Amino acid sequence: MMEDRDTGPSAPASIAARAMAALRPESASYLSGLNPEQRRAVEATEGPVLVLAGAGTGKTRVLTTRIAHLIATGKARPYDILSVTFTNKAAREMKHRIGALIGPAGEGMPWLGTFHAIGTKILRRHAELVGLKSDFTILGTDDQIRLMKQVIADQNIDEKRWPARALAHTIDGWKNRGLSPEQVPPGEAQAFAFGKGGALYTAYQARLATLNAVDFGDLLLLCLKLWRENPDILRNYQDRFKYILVDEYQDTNVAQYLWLRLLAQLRKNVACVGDDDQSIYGWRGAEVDNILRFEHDFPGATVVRLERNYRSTGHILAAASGLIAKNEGRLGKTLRTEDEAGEPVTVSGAWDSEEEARQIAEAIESLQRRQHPLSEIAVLVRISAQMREIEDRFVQVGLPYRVIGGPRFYERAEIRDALAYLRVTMNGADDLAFERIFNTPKRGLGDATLQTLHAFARADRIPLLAAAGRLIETDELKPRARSMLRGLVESFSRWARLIESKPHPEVAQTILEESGYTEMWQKDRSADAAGRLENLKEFVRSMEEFPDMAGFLEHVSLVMEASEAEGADRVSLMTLHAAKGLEFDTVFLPGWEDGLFPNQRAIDESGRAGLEEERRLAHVGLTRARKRAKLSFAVNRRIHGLWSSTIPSRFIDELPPQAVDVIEAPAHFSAGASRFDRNPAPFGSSYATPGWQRAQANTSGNFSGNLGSGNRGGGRSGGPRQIEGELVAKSTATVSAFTNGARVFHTKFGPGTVAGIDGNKLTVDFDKAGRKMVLESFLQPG
DNA sequence: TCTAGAGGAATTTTT
DNA sequence: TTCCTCTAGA
Repeated sequence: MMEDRDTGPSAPASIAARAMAALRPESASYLSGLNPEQRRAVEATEGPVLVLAGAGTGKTRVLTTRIAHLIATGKARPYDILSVTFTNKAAREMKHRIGALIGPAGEGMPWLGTFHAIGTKILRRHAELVGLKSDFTILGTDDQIRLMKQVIADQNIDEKRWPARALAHTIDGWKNRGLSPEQVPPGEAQAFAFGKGGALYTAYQARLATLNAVDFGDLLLLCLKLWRENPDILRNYQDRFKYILVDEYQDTNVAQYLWLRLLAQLRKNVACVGDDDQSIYGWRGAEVDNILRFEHDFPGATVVRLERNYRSTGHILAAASGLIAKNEGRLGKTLRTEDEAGEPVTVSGAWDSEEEARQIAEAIESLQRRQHPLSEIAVLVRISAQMREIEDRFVQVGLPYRVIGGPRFYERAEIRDALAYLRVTMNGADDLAFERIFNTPKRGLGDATLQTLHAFARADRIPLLAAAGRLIETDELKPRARSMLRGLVESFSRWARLIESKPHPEVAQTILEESGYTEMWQKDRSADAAGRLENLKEFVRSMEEFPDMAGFLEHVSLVMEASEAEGADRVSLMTLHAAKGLEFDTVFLPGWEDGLFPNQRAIDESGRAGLEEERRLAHVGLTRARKRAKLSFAVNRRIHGLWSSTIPSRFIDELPPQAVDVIEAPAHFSAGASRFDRNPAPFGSSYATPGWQRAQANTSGNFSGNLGSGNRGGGRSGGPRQIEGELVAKSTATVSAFTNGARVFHTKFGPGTVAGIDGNKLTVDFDKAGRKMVLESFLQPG
C-alpha cells in the first residue's frame, strides 16, 4: 500500500524523515483525529482517487489533511501540488486550514486556487502562444454582453429578436463544453439567428483578440489550446504538478474536466473530492457525469466513500437520505450518524406565502426566546423572489437578518464604474472600460459623440482614448462636446502620471473625485446612494492590501467580495444554492410546492435530469441543518403578481414518514379564506393530494418515531409536537389574551403597556422604544 | 442629450 | 407585482 517512511515503528525511519519529523513535533497528530475512511482518503496518495464525501462528512478536512500529509511526508513540496477549487472563498478557506495544520510551510502554495485563477496564471506566462499579450484583460459578464451587442450589430442582426444576453449564454455554454468556434456542432451553430451562431462566436472571439481580452470561459479554453498546440509546455506542467487535488468535483464542467485530464495524464496522481448528491449546478454547465464516470476515466481508481455524518441528527439525516434515494443517477451513499435522532423534520402548510412568512418569523422569535442564537438560524429559499415576503415580515417584527448572496460586490455598478476609471488610467487601450465611463457621470457626451469616436478609432486602428485625443484637435465635434472630451482626455493623462508618483489608493481617490464620480452619487437622492458611496470607500480601502495598482486590478478581475460585517446575531436568508457548504442549527425551508420546488422550469427544460437536480437541491437544503429542519408550503402564492393556487411539493411525499412530523394548523386556512373567494383554488383539492393525505396519516398514525437504522433515539415518539403546538396556538388565537392597559414584555422592545388591540396585532407603548404595532405572539405578560 | 413612461420578462450563480 | 430596457418626446 504505502512505502511511507514514517508509518510505524516497524519501518525504521530514514535520517531525513526523522529530521523532518523533528521540525514538526506535532507531525503525527494531524492524522489522529480522522476516522478510518477519512484516513484512507488521506493516505492513498498515489494514483487516481475519488473521494465521495457526503454532506457533513469532513470533506474539507480530508482535503486539507491530504495536502498536509503530502508535504509532511516529503512526497511533495507545496509548489508541487495543484489544488483547485471553484470559488475564491473555498480557496481561501483551504489555505487558511492548511496553514493551521502545518504552519508556515504551507503558506506558499502557489498552485492553490480556482480553476480560473490558475488558468490566468498559466496564460499570462504563455500569452503570446495563444495570440494575446501577457497583460490581457479579463472581461466580466457585463463587458461580455456589451461586446456581444456590438458583434450582433456588426452582423446586421436584429438584436431584439436575438438578444446579446442569449448569445452570451449560448457561447458560454459552448465554452463550458470546451468547444472552440470551429468545434461547435453545425446543428447547434445553426440554431442561433438563422444559422449565424457559429459566425457570431467567431466574430466575438476576434473582437476579444483585438481588445487583448478574454472572458471567463477563455481562461480554461485557451489553456487547452495552449497545451494541445505545445506538447512541450503541457509536458512541463504535467511534470510540475506531482499531485492534483480537486474540490467539489461534481461541479466541474467539460472544459474543466478536459483541463484536468490533460494535466493528470502523466502522473495520474489526481484526487477528486465531491458528492454526486450535491451537484446543483448542471444549469451552468456542471456535468454530474464527470463524477459518475470517474472510475471509467481513471481505471484502477481508489474510491473512498465518506458516509459518517458529523453534522445532523438522525431524523434530519433520515429525511435527507430517504429523499435522495429516489434519484436514479447516483453512485449511492448512505449517510449515517452516531448522533441522537433528535427532533423530526417538521412539515407545515400555510394558507398563503404571507402567512408562511409570518409562521417562520414567529417560530424564529419562539426559538430566540429559548436562547437560540439567530446566527444559527437560516431560511433557505428556492428562488430569490421568495425572499421579499420573508424580509418584509422580518422587518415588520424587527427580526435582524442578513441576506447572503445577491449581487456581488464587484458586480455593483459603482464598483464597475470605479474599476473602469482605473482600468483606463492604467491601460489607455481598454476600450470597454472607456466606453463604460465615457459619459458617467453625465458630461454631455452621448451616442453621437461615441459613434464619431468609433469611426475615428476604426479608421486609424487606434484605441478609443487615443482617438479621442486626436478628435479634439479637429472640428468634427460641437464645441461643447469637444471641450468636455478634452477635459476627459487630459484628466486621464494626468492621472496616468499620478500613478508614477503617488500611492495607488490615493490616486484612486483623486480619480473618483476629479472625475466627478463621487459627486454624482453625493447628489443622488435615491435611497441606495449612501450605500454606494460606502461601497466606493470600501473599494478604495481594499486597495491598500495590494502592492500597486496593477496588482490590485489583476486580483480584482477574478475576485472581489464585500468584506462582510461579521459578528452581529442575525438570521441568514439565502437561496438553496448559496447555502451549499454552510450549516446551521435550525433551517427553515419554505416554498415546498410543485412548480416552485421542484421548479417547473427546471423540469420543462431538462426533464428527469432537471427533477433529479431539484431533488439534490432539496437534499442539500435538508443537510444544512444540524438540529432542526422545518419545511413548509403555501396553498396560495403570488407568482408574477397573480395569485395562484399550488399543491405541496412531491418531495414532501418522498420523505420517510418516520422522520417527519406534520404540523396541523387548520385555523390558518379558515381565517384567510374570505380573501380568496375569487380564487378557484380549492384547498380541498390541495388537501386531496397524496402528499397531504400521507402527511395527515402520519400525524394521526402511531409511527414509532424512530429511524430505520438503529433506533437509539429513545422516547422521541412521546410528544413531538409540543413546541409547534404552542406556536400554532398563539398565532391562531382570535381573542387576545391581553387587555388594554395590560403590562407586557417584548423580547426586543422590553416592557410596555397595551394601548390598543386589533385581532392579534397590538399597539403597545413601550417604556423605552415608544409606540409600536406588534404581534401578540411576541408579547409575554409583563 | 436626457428623462419619463411604456412594454416585456420574470430560477438557481461562480469566475 | 416589480424590475429592467428601450423608445419617444422635450
